[in-house]
Amino acid sequence: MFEGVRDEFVCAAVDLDTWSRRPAPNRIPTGLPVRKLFTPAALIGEPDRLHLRQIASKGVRVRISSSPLPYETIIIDRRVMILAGAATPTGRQYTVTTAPTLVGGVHALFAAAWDAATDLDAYFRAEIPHLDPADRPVLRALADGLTDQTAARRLGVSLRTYRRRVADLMTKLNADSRFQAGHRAGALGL
Amino acid sequence: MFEGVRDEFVCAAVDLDTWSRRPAPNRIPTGLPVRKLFTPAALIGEPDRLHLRQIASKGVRVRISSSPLPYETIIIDRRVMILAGAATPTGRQYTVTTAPTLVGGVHALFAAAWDAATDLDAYFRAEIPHLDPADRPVLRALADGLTDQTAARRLGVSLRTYRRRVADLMTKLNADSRFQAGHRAGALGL
DNA sequence: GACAGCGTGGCAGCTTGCTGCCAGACTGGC
DNA sequence: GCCAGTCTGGCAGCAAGCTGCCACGCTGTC
Repeated sequence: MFEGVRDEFVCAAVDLDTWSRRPAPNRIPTGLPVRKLFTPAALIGEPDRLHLRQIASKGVRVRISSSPLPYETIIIDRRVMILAGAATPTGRQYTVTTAPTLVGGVHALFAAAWDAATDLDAYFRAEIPHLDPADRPVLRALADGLTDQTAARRLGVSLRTYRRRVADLMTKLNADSRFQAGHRAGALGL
Repeated sequence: MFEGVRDEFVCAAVDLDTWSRRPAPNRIPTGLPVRKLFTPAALIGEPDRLHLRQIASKGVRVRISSSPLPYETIIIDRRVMILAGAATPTGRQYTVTTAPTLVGGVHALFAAAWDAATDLDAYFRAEIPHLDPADRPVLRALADGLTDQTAARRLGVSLRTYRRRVADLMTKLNADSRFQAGHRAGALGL
């Protein structure tokens, strides 16, 4: 079944203790949009983190959701859907369906959860980017929409220094523009 | 079926043009946890807004998701699930299932989408700025950290026009600086 | 004391963002 | 047709932001 993927492969799972570990590296044709959504539980072990980085570097889009996820859900080409339960002594329970309303509905829910999740690298990088307490007032001034002039005055530093602080902050937030920095900061809740 | 609800009633839908309008007001016993998740499409008409406020005031928890949602999904007591497609000339398609793995999986996805959504009153209070669909690509370009030059090229408009769009967006977001605009946008989830 | 390391501030010059003004293109109504 | 309204793009000029360079002062170490 996995070989037949044509358009899209998406998967949501609690962790890597699933089928998901296998198909990605080579079974899937390159260029295919693959999205995998996990909970932070998938980041506990170092091998898992490594594996995630690897598949991400191969073009698989990986995101981490802070909300609980189904144990495992796979949707192929918006056509076939597999839902799995947790492992039990008697094995795991699977359900495979192709009913369009079911698959379509779950796909939309997946998309909503996906949109709310954060990219893997952003998650690593942003996991509360190490912002000194000194960065806080800068963030505040920026978020208040002050100009650099007034912000520098408020903080009691020179314009040059203030801008240096801002540049540092943007580096930490991995942002290319002030808007992007603000966006990141806002998304992370200050 | 709706009368038999015991523990929980959750529903996700694009708008109010669904079954969801009816059962809530009186058919559902008081004290039952009811959660309803909609897209902003449910807020377009004034009657719909009023209806949502009413059911919210009766204890139904209503949230708005900025991501697309399935046309309609209902889960009762984590036991029964109904997925519906959009209306077609031949009627609407429904799927009813009680398979535990299916229901459990979808319930978890629903929970993830729910967590990412914002409460109805917060949504009203926060005055989620009425951003035209035309504002979206601008927001995306800004959030991607592009310069105005490249952003304008990507959108296929002139530099002047792009900047006008940005200025409009900032007005809608009530922001004095680009950072502040980004911050607002990020905090509101794009 | 001499030295390195670090943060700060001033200066200069460049890039980018921002906006007012005007001109052209298009639409809808009379 | 003509006219108003709206959207667009170019131009120009200003404001804001960014950064490299150098100098000063502080701290700690040898």
